[in-house]
Amino acid sequence: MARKKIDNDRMREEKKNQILAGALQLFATKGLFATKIKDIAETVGMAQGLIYHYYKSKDEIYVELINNALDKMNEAVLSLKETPLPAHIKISMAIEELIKTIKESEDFTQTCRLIAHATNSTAIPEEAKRLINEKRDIPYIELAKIIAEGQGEGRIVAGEPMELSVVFWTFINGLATYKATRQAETVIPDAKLLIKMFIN
Amino acid sequence: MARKKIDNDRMREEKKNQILAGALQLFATKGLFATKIKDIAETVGMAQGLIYHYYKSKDEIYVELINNALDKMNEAVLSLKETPLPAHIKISMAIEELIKTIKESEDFTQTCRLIAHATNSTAIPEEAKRLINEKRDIPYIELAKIIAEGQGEGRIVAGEPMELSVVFWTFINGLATYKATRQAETVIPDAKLLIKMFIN
DNA sequence: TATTAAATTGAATGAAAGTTCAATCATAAA
DNA sequence: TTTATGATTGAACTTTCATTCAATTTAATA
Repeated sequence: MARKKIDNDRMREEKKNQILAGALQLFATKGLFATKIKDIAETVGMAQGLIYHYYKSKDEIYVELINNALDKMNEAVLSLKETPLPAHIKISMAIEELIKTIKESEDFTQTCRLIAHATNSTAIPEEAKRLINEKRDIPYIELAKIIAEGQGEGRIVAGEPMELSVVFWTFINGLATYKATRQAETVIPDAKLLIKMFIN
Repeated sequence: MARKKIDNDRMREEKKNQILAGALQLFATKGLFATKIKDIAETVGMAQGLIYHYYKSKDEIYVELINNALDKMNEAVLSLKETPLPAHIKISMAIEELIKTIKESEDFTQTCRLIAHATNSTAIPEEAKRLINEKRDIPYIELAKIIAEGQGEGRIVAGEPMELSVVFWTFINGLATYKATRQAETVIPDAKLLIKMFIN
């Protein structure tokens, strides 16, 4: 044998991650169709053909990234759900956390941007569509539950929980896109402003 | 001469509008790069070559659509500005109007979607980038002025006017995208819910 | 050192896709 | 009816791009 199988697998994983990282940048900023395999190869510094040693196709890379992105988004909500705190505190914390992340984390806004591209276009791989349909409503549904709970405790403003959840997430989504697509001079609303809109 | 120049020009305009209408559908749903000239030709029922009798390139069609879309968005805000009403009424009216339009107007959500695609991608024609940079901040700025006015009258919630304006528009944007990319069973928040968030 | 499997390269392939073009058609004016 | 001009077509041309592949390099082990 040429090399220990275990080491080999790890190195292969690392290379795949390099490709994913480069591809994420490009897919997030340019979209699936404007991103060429050549771009990805250049970004990660390997020959064009080598990409195909690690992935079957451009679509396969894309689908893996979409899946990771959706999971990352949902993990955050589901962990919020588990936190043992009153519902209205969960919401305030989430707002503060999200605003801060949008301000500071390049990675988060990239991820949002990738998802925005994907949900916005009907011309994506079937598998990506499937994943999106399966996973993108989870944050809406989970947050609506928390909102209903907080309303029961009289600490969250009145209104249909699902409607409030839609307000919340469409705003967060919109803000992440707003931030991602502008230069430094972006105005990001203060978290307190938003907390006042949702909490009694 | 073969034909009256005036009639001719009008017919030419009509044909160009047909192309624009078909292209808008496609660019809005699939994006610039996934939309092929062949698709546009099929959608509007003409031969591929004929498109080039009316437009120099795919990019030219795209840029014209982006320009129209941005102008349409801005006209709405600027006309709101002119309306002789107290600021807080303007805001409530705008919210009601926008929510209703998002619910009912396919055309409006398509336009939002086109702009979303364009602002989200760096891989668009230079001229489109220029137009976006020039025009996309107008709604934010104009609304911030109205908000400041309403705060002076004590009828709009406290907060930096520009921050509130960003909350407003990123939400509207997010909601339009949310609506555009889902089937019929969409939850659209009640306008009253939002009015309560902005108005004292 | 020799061997072998995987990594890597860069050119070749083939399929789109944007654009051009020569030829034909339609129609309003003369 | 003839004619001239614009509309229309569909094939040809060209470029770009995803993918494949034959050949080379690398490096761990025997």
